[in-house]
Amino acid sequence: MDTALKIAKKKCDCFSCELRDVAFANLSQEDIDRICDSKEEKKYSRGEIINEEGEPVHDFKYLKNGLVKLFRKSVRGEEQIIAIARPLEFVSNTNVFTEGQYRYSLSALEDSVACCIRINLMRELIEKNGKFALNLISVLSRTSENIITLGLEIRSRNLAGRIAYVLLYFSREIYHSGIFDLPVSRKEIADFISMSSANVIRTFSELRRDGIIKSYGRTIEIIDMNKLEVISKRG
Amino acid sequence: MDTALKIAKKKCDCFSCELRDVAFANLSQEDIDRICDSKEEKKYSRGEIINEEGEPVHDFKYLKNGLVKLFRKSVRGEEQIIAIARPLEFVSNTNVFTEGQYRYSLSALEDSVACCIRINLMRELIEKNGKFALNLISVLSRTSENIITLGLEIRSRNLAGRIAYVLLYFSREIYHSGIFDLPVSRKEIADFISMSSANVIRTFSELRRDGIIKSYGRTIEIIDMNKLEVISKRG
DNA sequence: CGCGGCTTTGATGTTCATCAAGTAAAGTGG
DNA sequence: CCACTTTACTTGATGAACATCAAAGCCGCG
Repeated sequence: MDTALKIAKKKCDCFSCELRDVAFANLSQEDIDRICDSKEEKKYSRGEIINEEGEPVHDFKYLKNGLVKLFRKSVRGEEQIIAIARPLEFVSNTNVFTEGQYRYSLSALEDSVACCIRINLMRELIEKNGKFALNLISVLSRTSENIITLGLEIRSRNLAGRIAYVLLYFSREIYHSGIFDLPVSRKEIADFISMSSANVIRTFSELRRDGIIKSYGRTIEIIDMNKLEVISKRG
Repeated sequence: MDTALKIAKKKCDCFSCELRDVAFANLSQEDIDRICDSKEEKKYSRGEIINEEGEPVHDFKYLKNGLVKLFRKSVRGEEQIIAIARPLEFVSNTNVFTEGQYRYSLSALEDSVACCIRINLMRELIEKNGKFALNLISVLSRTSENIITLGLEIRSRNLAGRIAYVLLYFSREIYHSGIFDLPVSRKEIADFISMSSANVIRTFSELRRDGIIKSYGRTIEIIDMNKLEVISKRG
């Protein structure tokens, strides 16, 4: 695959960027301009790796468009998916300010656009502007806390409960609809919930048989939201 | 149990406090004095609750002495242990700057002392002092990342692997010794690794039978560190 | 059109939770 | 200090949940 990045550096639109309210509030016009000048908007195609575990950190990334997965290799060498996130929700591994290299890998599940700001500029802005720093702490810790909670929710459920939980998660958090196309393969769901892909598929089949969902390939339609919730809570 | 807090407000020793290097570097003498004046050092006895899930956040806590556990109630109402931490490692839930209330509960596994600083003072210092903010971001995110990784490590192992992993964790991270007293009951280990307490006990018995550990009650001695590592990695 | 990867289902065996029953340890009130 | 109660620990037996293996169909892609 061609890993060359397609860099689009448009005439600056940071001033009206929707991300401003989220992570870049409280900046002066001058600072916004500096970000504008140095930022890069990078495009990634479906399947492309954005950052790799162990790679040195050069920039702070914020997802503008698309969908990404955060993952790593487990002790046994299997891929372990940590989180799946949509724009305005994902920021770089929270360790970008702490450690020199990425702890996890990141790749694009759909064609995606990330806004990349040099890490040193971010540091500089944090040091200079306390309100910005305080806001950033909020954003970073909300992201971390969500990942922690997600892991706990998965761990506390059995197979069926985990499947129900992720279906509800996709439906509510990602697609805001009862019918959607899964952005991931069955195998990836398995890597996400730490179960075998055969049993993930089996559970889908059972949910289909019981009339709780319909599914054709990656398209999922939730028929009985209540039952799915019961399974998620019981499991 | 008497939940009244014993508050010890000594003559100020913040200037020479060991925590300064960790989370409170880069503060002016004036700011250190302000922290000194307003901070409270609270003592908690073994078993005492420090913060409860849902409680409003009033202060930022940093563990000075002792050992604490972070936990919550799972969907099914069971206690789920998120992390066990020793001094210089634990800071308040990272969400203290984001949300108004605690997401998780915190209690003392051993008699402990926490340094408590009003959350508003922390905010003020962050806003005022960028270097302080940057350093705090490092500390907070390192804590979060460690908790995330811990969860992933547990999730990727089977029963025996999880047990081996936590024994190595206690031995290396907490006690720095091959022989130590577990700070938690078998049941709590079960809540930590999301397994049943009966099987936790059974696995301990097997490790004992195979000559990999010795155990008398809560005292654990690791006899064969290498085998324990193999089990941890294979599982 | 043929190859390889993803999906599906069944069969089999392993791992783990649950239940039960008993022992040790630790707190509690007289 | 002892009898009593409760809580933690331990072990075995059983069945449920889940992984693994295998075989076949499907789909996309070169």
